[in-house]
Amino acid sequence: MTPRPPTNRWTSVRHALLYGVLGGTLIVVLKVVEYRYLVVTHSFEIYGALIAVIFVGVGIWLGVTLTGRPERIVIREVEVPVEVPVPVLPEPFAPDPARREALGVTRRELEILGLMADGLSNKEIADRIFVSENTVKTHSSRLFEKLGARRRTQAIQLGKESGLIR
Amino acid sequence: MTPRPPTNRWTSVRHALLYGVLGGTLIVVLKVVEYRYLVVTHSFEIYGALIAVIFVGVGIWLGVTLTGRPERIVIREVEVPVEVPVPVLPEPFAPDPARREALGVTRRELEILGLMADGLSNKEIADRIFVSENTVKTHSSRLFEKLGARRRTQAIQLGKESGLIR
DNA sequence: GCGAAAATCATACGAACGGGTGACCCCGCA
DNA sequence: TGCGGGGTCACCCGTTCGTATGATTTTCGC
Repeated sequence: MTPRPPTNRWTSVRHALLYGVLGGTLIVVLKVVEYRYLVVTHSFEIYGALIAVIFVGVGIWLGVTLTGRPERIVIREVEVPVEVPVPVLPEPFAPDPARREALGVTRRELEILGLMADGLSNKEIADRIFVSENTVKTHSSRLFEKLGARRRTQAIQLGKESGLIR
Repeated sequence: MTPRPPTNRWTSVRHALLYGVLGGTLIVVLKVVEYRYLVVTHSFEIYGALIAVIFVGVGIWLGVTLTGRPERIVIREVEVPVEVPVPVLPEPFAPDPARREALGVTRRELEILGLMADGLSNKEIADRIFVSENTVKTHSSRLFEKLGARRRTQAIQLGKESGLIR
């Protein structure tokens, strides 16, 4: 069996190593390419273009990765009934913070509930908010518990009834 | 429900132009830099690094831009003049036949979609409509195919968008 | 700074789900 | 009378989901 240290520290270190290795590999590749083909010919243009392409890729990846997703979208206009004792409900969908906390649902959990309602899988949610799938599972489990749901579809349904999501 | 702004033609064209202009500018800059400073000296390393840096930047920008804006959660309390208590019916929800057939969805499939949206499991649906679980699976499989869904949550979401269910 | 809540991640396992295939039945319609 | 659509059902198999448990790190209020 391969020794698999499961700790977070290890994870971080592993990431660092990963980056290092990637960077190193890149450099090696560039060097090799440089000497094997390019120095002799239209080196500059081709080489430059090559670097450009590669690093655009790196950049895109960096951008997407580091763009550390913040919260969710949401600019919700909380309807504050001025006075009128409105008859009943077309359900304008008022707030979340209140209802959310009333149910003991955390922001993260609510966020995940929203993404669930959009039809995303746990893996997709994980990729979207840049956490592991396990984390998503943990959040959703707790969410289900708080909502009294046994399945994600039920959680969605209950979440809507509770006004947690649109 | 991705808050994706409708990509109208003009937007696309504008983006294309923007990219073009940027690319062109970049090339010009590179050329100038190339001839003014670098060809004479440690051209390769420096030049390459320069390109790399620049294009990493471009890549990041691209990545961040194309990835959709990272939005911040802004919960605004807005005094909404609750003027008209118009009891506009919560969307009578004109049933289905038209939309349903337009998508080639059968009654049974639609029925199951509805129960799915209520958060029922396949087994529960089966018991509810007195068929076997396998049958429910068959129906839902076909339904997913027609809706282009890969998961039941997605089917629900798509079904709502299509006006198949409430 | 300290402690609680929240967030993160891992592993393992059983249950639920989804895809694929094949089969049978019923019914309307050419 | 044959054909096709819709409904029903069964297996198999791989994937996803949900739960349980335990741990570490972040965040935040006091």
